Parts: sequence; structure tokens; C-alpha cells
Amino acid sequence: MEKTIHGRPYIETKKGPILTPCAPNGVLARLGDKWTILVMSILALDPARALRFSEIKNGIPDISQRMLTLTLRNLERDGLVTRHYFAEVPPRVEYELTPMGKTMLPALEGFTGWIRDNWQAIEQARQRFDRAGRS
Amino acid sequence: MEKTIHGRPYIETKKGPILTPCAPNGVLARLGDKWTILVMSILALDPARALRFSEIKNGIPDISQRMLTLTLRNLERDGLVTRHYFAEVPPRVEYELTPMGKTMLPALEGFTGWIRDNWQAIEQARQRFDRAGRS
DNA sequence: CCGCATCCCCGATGATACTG
DNA sequence: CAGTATCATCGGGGATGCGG
Repeated sequence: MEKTIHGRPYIETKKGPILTPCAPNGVLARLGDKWTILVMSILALDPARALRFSEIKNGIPDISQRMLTLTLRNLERDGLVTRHYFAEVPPRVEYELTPMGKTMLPALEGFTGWIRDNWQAIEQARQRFDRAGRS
Repeated sequence: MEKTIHGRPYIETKKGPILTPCAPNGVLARLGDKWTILVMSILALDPARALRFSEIKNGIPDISQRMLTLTLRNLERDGLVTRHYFAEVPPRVEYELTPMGKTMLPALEGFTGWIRDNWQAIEQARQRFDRAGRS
């Protein structure tokens, strides 16, 4: 009886389908936050290479130290990024994608690729919509 | 000189790559909000069929009337959804995916498909991480 | 160099009540 | 039935300073 769309289970009723709240929603919300995709993109530039905290920070304009720390901590918690701490002076910390993190790249590529191909059309649609607004 | 990763332009410097802020970031932020993907998923169940406001609302547990209205308005503004108003009593309003909206489905499917295949591993990673925390 | 704690602001979201 | 208006709330995220 239970089917799925986009990984989300739903049930058919006489009044139509009803999406069932489930774990994937939470994962999607995490990945869709303000910085996660950008951090993943930076690490994806050369998936074989580990990057220092400061290299990542420099690569993402406007991200604060606090938000980068939080974002990396969440990615580490989710098993998508590994953290390597070197107890030197001054300390050095490197991050790299885990095997699971690397499997995400093609899926991410498909989604961001669509955006790359369509964001201009979206921009135009927005302008048309806004212009039509004040009649 | 300029390359792109995941649709985002970046520049190479001696200190490493730097992502350039650009429009796609805004589009991603919109799609990543709390309800947009869920609304798209409902409309994707049968892309050929238009759904009434109340049908969509019933299909998404816990969404408020206000947030559904706002989400649909944004999708309409972005050119991803069309709104059809029927001046009857009581009024009837139907929504359906635009052609551009439909082109988004495969990309979305790829991304949510990865989540479907990996969210359990992510859950486990989180539990491991949290358990390791309190030492 | 890297990360955490604290304070603070604002926008996203929700609850409720009211119109065409 | 669908949408709007208003008010309350909550958490993301920015700024700053300290600590290892």
C-alpha cells in the first residue's frame, strides 16, 4: 500500500496522497542550509585532497569562523567529512570527504547542474512576476 | 581562468580556490527552505494533474495555510508552478508544475534518491558521533 | 591557528482572526 | 475554499572576545 516519491513515503487516501513525515526530511533540511552545500563544493574541487580550516574559510566569502566550525561539525557528525587534528604549534586541522561524502557528489552535481542551467530563466520569471504585480 | 564546480564559478589563487558568490546560491536557498521540496514532491506525484489548494494542504501534514500560500506564491514567482483561479462559489484554485518545473524533477530525484539510500547510514553516524562525545 | 562561549538581532515560521 | 493581516515566537547566524 505504501509508495514513495523522491524518497518520501506517502499513503493513498480517498482524499488524495498524504506525505508521511520521515527522516529524509531532516537530512534534506540539513543539506539545504546556508553553508553546507558550499562547504561540500569546496571539498569536492579535489576530493582526494584534505583542506585546512583556513583554506576552506578563505574559499567561501562571507562565512564566519563560527558558522564554518558549526557546519563542519555537523558534516563530521553526519559521516560526510573527516576531521584530522595535528597537535602542533600553531595547531593544524584538515578536513576531507569520507567515502560516503564522495558518493554524494554526483547527486549534488545533478541538482546544482539543473540550477546552473535554469537560474537565469528563474530570474526572468521573477522579474516578470514582480512587474505584473503593480497594476 | 574561471572554472566552475557544481554550477558555481570559482577562481584559482595561490592560496587556493575561492567560490564566487552568485545567483545560484539564492535559488538553492529558496529550494532548500522548509516546505518547497515537499510541495514540489506532491505536485510531482502526477505531473499531468493539477491539484487544488486544499488537496496540497491535506497532502502535507503540519503545513499551515499561511506557509502553503507563501510557498506556492514563491514557486509561481520562480516560474516553477502555475496558478489557475476559478471564480466560482466557493472559489477553486488549482496548481500544476510548469514545463520548467517538470524539468526539475529528475535532478531532484537524483538528490533525494541519494538521501533515500544513505539516510540510515547518516543516522548511524550521528549516533556514533554523539555516543563518542560524552567521554 | 582553530574553536568555543556569549550576546544580540532579524527573518522565517506559526497561531489566530477576518474578508471575498 | 482560498487568501490576507496581525501579532508572537523561535532559532539561525553574525560579532566579539577568550582559551588551548
